[in-house]
Amino acid sequence: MPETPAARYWLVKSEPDVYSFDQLWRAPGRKTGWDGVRNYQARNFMSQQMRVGDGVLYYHSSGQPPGVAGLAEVASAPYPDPTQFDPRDEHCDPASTRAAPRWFQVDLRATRRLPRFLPLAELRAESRLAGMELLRRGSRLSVQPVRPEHWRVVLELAGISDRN
DNA sequence: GCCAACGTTGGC
DNA sequence: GCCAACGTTGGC
Repeated sequence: MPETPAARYWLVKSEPDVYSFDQLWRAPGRKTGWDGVRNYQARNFMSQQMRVGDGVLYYHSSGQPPGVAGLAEVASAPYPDPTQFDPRDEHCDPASTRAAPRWFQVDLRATRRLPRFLPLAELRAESRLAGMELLRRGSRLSVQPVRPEHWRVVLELAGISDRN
């Protein structure tokens, strides 16, 4: 039987006031570099595990209400986050060098709007999503893997089929 | 605005 | 290597 790469799904958080799903949707090519991530676990997911074409839930944190706002996909291989070298950027990291960059990012491309915004409260109320990283108490990871069965349930709740 | 939970820093 | 202090995240 031919071996196909496992489907991979992710969730990324963004504060809508800082960079909303609609902003990504309107960006050139509906694409942006996911820069500014300064957490090692989140970085490792981007630099070691993400593959082009992986599905991404675009989550609005600190929103009113917080929730899943749209779908995206991984649109590039990992590459060094340029903001770590920019002294005028709040994410500048003086300890990082171009020879050995500390922080990496990928590009994300918006792939579809949801028929409706999916509030966090609805995710919490869905028993099939128990165990989802996002719903864990105190979960702060801004880039996190999503299990395929959770991905399917989220899309179902949002009112769309499994196909992008 | 509050505050619990978390990750990082730095003194020892 | 421990762990207290600190800064940040993010729901409410």
